[in-house]
Amino acid sequence: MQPKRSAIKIQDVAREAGVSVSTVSRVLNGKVDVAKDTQDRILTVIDELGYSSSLAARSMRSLRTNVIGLVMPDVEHPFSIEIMKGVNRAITESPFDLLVYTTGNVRKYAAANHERRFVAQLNNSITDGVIIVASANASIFLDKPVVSVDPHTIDPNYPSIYGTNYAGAMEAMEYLLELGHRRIGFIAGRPELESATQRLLGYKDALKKWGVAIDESLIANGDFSMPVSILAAKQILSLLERPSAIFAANDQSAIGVFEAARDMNLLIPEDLSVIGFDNITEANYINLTTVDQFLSEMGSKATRMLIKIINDEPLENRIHQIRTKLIVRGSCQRNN
Amino acid sequence: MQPKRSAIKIQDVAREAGVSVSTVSRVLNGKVDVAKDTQDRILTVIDELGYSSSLAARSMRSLRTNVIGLVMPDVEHPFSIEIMKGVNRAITESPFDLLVYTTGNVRKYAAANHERRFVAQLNNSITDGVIIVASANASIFLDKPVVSVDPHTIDPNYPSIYGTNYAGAMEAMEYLLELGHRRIGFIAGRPELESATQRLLGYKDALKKWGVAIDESLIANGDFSMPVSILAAKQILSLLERPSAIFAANDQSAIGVFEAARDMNLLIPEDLSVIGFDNITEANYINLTTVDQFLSEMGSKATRMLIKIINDEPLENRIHQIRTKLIVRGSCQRNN
DNA sequence: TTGAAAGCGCTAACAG
DNA sequence: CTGTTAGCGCTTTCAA
Repeated sequence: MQPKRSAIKIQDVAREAGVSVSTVSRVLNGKVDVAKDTQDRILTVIDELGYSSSLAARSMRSLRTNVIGLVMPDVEHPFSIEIMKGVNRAITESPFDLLVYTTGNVRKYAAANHERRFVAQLNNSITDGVIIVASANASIFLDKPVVSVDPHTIDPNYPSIYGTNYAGAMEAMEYLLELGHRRIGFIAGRPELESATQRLLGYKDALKKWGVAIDESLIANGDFSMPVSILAAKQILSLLERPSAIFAANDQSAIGVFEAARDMNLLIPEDLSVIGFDNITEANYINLTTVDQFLSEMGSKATRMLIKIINDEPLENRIHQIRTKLIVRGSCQRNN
Repeated sequence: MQPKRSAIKIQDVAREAGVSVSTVSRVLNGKVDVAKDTQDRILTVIDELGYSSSLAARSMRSLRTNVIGLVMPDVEHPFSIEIMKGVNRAITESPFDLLVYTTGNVRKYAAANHERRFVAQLNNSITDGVIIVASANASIFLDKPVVSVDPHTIDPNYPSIYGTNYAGAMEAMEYLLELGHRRIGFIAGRPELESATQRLLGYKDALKKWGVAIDESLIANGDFSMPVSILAAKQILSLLERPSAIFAANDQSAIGVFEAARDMNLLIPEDLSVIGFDNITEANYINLTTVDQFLSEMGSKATRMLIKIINDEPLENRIHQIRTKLIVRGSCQRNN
């Protein structure tokens, strides 16, 4: 790429309008102490030249940019997209613009540095604050506000939004138990994540509450990804005493169960009832019963929280929970 | 928000490592002319301090940022999201990061300035080039490369990706005509947009080709939005001689037809066959037959094109078409 | 191999 | 009401 640097700048506008750069800057920033006709002239020139101020320069100099950053692991999975929709909605009702930052893939850089690097990049420069989705790293300390959505570990010092993972898992399990299921498989998530351990705990506690012994062979290790979940599901479904239901720790895992069942010629829900955490809207799996996390609501809530912090308004709670809800879509059947 | 400005900067690193800022900068940018142990020391300090350079400052000074911008009218509609997914995929395979910029709503600012302002903001500062989705404004002239996806008007001087609007509409119509439909309604799009006029032309030409007289009362004005399309569909469906099929100019229009039909107690596809342009993956409308635009493919292609331009690699064509395809999902029925 | 110094485009005092 | 000026954090000559 040719190193050009010929874009129109504030100096060009100033020269053309026969004023100083500071006067142009004043007009740009809506200061009132500018003569009406000077202002008009400058505005005209700005329009003629098609001038637009450089975000980089502006944010370097001033502290407020009116831009909110959203750092996401990717922008492809329904999980991320749902959250982004919610953020977008809240942004629409605010004077802020939205800047979404991603490498396109969680694994593109070492995930460790990756996130911190991003947040720092955005926050130290062009945004007034950022929202981090599924943050691996709670120990980010910055001057500008950060709110995290569904953080991997919960740190009460750190403003965040998360779902009721434990309660949601309980609810899903109790639904299956009420339907008469007793052998219920579980596809676990990444054990280092808070959400995953809470869901596992909910699974176990529900069984305990109903006096069902926990069979460790019914708990398969997953990692919230589909490919691994397919293997996990196949493992469980190959047991001599096959479970009549499976509770999957997230949407991708649930889809994995579907795929595994298909491969093994098992019918859903006739042979196997399935519930997944997170709401799955993908066309092929529309009938799946789910524990809805209301991800988009989490996104909007996070955005509104962040805006309050930016504006120095008081916050009721630094930690906010969005209640999960079981959405029954008829992929579960009564067992005996 | 308290105006703090205390984030760690290159100076802090320099002081801590006992070197000058320029040396740190050299290490940061991977220059080779730095003594091994100096470099190690600096790297260690950078790590300890958790330093990350300011995007704003960096991009202000240097010409290459390794960031690609994506300017979108919103990030909520499936249309935008599909394109973004494609862009994301291409980004993953590249050394670039992605910055998505949106106000959250097409109508938040006057659409006219809105887009140009964004492109300028991104391009004059923090990105190496931008992709514009559904650009209203072809006359953006900048130094840094711009590629547009599905531009509203086609300008051969301007690198862009678009679909085969005319051919796609023809194909949809011929499918309906082959099924025996003769009274076919059309929900039009915004007449100022190239895509809309091409689709309308395809509709008309298909009828001509089959020797069916064009009945203007079967063509309703829409604007690619659902609410207006509902009204448009109701108008057509209230005609004394009701059409047996409707071809809708985009996904939102098609959904509008569904909603209108539901309100009027018409069954789809028994009473009415429906085809929509754009691929609709929304759960309730999954059975809709569509002309798929392969939006995500448009996104990836645009990204790859932009990267080539940034890298000064030759381009085969400045204008690239992604061929549409009719996806039959059984919401159409034979007529007589 | 390193440091000093000059800006990148802009905003915000401070003068006038 | 307007202009002058001093940086924001960084990269990049140019010297040492």
